[in-house]
Amino acid sequence: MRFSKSFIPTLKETPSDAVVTSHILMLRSGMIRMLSAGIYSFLPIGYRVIRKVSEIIREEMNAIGGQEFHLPALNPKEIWEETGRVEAFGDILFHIKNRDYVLAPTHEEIMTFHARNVLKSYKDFPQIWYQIQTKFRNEPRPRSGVIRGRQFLMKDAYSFDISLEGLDKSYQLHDQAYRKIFDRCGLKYFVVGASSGAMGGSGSEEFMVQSDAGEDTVAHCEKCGYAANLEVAESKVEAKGREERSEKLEEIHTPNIRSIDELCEFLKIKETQCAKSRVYIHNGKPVLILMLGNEEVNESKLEKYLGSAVRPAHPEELVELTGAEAGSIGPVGYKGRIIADLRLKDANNLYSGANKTDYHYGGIDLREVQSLPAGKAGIEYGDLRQVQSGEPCPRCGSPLKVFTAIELGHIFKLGTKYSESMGAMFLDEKGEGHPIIMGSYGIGAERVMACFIEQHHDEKGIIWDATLAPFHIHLLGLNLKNEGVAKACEEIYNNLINNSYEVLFDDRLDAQAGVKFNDADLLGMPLQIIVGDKKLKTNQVEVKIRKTGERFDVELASPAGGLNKLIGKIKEIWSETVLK
RNA sequence: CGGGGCGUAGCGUAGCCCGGUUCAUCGCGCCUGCUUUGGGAGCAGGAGGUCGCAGGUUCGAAUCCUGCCGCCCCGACCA
Repeated sequence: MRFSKSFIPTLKETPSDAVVTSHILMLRSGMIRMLSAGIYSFLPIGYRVIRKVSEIIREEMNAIGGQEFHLPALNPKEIWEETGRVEAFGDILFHIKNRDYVLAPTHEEIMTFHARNVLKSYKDFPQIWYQIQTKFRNEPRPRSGVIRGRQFLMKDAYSFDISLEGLDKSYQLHDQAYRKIFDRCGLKYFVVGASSGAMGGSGSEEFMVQSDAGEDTVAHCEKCGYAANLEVAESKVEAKGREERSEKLEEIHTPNIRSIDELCEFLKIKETQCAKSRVYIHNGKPVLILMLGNEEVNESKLEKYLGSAVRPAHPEELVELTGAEAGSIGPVGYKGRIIADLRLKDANNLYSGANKTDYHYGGIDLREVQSLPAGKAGIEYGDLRQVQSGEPCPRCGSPLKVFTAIELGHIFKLGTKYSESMGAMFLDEKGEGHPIIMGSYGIGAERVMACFIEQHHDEKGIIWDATLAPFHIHLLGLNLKNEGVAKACEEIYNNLINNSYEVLFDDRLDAQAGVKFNDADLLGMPLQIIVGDKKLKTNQVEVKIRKTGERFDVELASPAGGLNKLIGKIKEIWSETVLK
């Protein structure tokens, strides 16, 4: 493709609305433009990448027996009412104003609709159906460019089986296909096991990549691959344990001391000698939570431990319940349920609030503390803490890393949630009816693209691999008013195309060399071929590898073989460096 | 939906606090001509703005007030 005839509106400056790297680079390289919040147009260069991502997904889906559909985005609302998801999605679901249609945010209902009309016999199974299409979600807050949009391209696949074993197999096939897809795309990803939440069903895995633009916080072990959402992540961090000698309980006057930090400073003690108190309200009743030192309560873990939602107590409630203000609350003398983090198990010689404003106790022994739930004495213990970077992995003991990540793909076993509510039944060998057992598998195509850029760029711009690059080779004619340069470029351009390379030829007459170099680095094709009259005088052109910055001078033409030598050399560089 | 910020030419911005020969600054980009041509070039000339929209205050509003719209960030939310 010739640059001079292409729409590639590159930007020298960063648009002020863009914050995350991938968004900035996609805008600057002329791949996307925003139409409205969370709604983006893909321009020619950007769309080429999207098509390459889609094609990789398509190949791997077909390889596991997937069959591609093309489904309507416009859906009758009544189908969504069959599964109760009009209500479940709530405001996220786009509604059409002048007819009872919704814009599909995903396609379980539609696929199930088709399945129930056709898949009647056990002989019809298994099936894997997928599509790569635009989804619509009325995101309250779109952000990070294409990463969280109101409309986005997603590959969604659905498996239909007649047994749980069959579902396991379909699920495994997708798991393998997903690994191949993300590997082929050149992404560094990891897999998080997760509960499938609102989708219902049992097993599920999320495919994620580390990114500052991410919306989930996870703990990950590079060594063994352990990965978990921070809400449920665990670590092998040590408990405080008991000290041999138990100090006597003593009340200490601590004027205006409100935080653990202040307490440590005031008493010249270490954080790990303190137990921090937090009061939550659960089912209308207060629960005192004790954490070691300054550790935060992981509310998700607490809710899981208690079985339902909690909220922090209000300041007025604290005074009412404990007689003290926040900062002076503690387990000794507290009348109610007490749950302590496992790191505090059986600990003694602790400092904590005295339930009297401006007073703390020292020498607290948790074995001696009375907790007063109906019929229980002593303190309950549970894992209630938030894992932190550097703590030992619960599986292998290597240091964990905690960071934010973007979800690229999600696979899960749906079971019969949709088939049952929509009446998608099959007949088994005995003629008995059963609901179809389903799985659901998604990949965000634009996210793949954005994540690749997040992972592969430098200060100059994008650094594509051969697989996703909009073009393989960027041919730069430095001064095309020079006839020799123009002629050489045309020849090289045609030869490369004839050798099946996708080439972007910067044939702009009016652009300075510097402009072309910078655009080439910004756009990031793996290989640049630079033709200028200086090197042409010695019958040479320059080949530059974008990733490494390496440059090679290559002989342009030989009397006998024409451009064969150049093309040969390019093929060599391509296979030896670019493809690695 | 809460909190914060912003909206001036295609992009990035100055002016706003303290209304008035600055009804609009500067850089980039764009157009014309000449020069230049290996890392965003030089000179000369030029085009382009309802200052987000509506209303109000005022002799006078980009500037002050009200409402609305849009966008960004933090939070809530997130199959």
